[in-house]
Amino acid sequence: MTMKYSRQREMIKEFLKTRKDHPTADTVYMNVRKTYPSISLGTVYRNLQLLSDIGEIQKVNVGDGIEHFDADIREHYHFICRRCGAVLDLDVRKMRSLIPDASEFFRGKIEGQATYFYGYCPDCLFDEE
Amino acid sequence: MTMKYSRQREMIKEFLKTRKDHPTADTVYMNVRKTYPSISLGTVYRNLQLLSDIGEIQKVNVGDGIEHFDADIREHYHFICRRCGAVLDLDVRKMRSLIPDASEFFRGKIEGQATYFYGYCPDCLFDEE
DNA sequence: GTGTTTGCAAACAATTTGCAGAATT
DNA sequence: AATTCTGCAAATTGTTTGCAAACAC
Repeated sequence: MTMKYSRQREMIKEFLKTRKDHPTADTVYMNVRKTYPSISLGTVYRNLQLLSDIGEIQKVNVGDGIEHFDADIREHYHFICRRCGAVLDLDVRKMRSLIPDASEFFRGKIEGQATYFYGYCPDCLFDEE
Repeated sequence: MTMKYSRQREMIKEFLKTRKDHPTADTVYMNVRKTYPSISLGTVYRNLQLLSDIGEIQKVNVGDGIEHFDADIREHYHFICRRCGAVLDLDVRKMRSLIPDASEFFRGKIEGQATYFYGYCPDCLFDEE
């Protein structure tokens, strides 16, 4: 499973690093295309898949049925706005792992945890009134 | 938004109650069809959507890109096996909410939380060696 | 009778795949 | 030279939708 360099893959990775809003494959495609017009959507999909397989990026399941991607692979939590659909990173300085609690009554092995929070983002909270 | 009785809807709900493994729309379709052969897949999708809109069932996002459904609408946590893909309910008697922690550094309003755990289920843990 | 729900098929949207040529090693 | 990667288009998969007939109230 050797891997060769590819400019396309590099650009996809670079682009993803500039974004904090967890874009979809299509958004990645639209943007990388601005500087590399000949790239194809299939290549974007293939590379996003590959990068997430080797752990260089993360898949984020926002719940809209579309896969989102995140270049930040550190453990962190996501917030999804019920009104505008925005996906925000949450500061987790004080966040505890639930794995010990979850493991207590479970006979398998729990290795990871993904937590999503739902509600209203600061902007939508303000607009609601 | 009045709602009329439908035998199909009733059967879908009934079937879902018999299952603890969070089936997909297609699995619901295949099974309800055994006792009601004329039901269509579209009807299954429409009713699962409707039932989840009115809160009688729950959507579960397992991460395989397919929507799963759960007749158990109590708050509980799900475990997804990395090896076999099984989706299991976790006993949450002692599980704490992370919402207070998450809210501390966040200026929006957090109302809900969904946590998924990943790892190896009891069966796969045993088979691994 | 009025309004909702159904079955069917076609439409849709997101993603994957087969293949011949281009790029990397 | 060998192998991986790409662009393209077609195929696949999961889900939604338009419509006329069937059903519930």
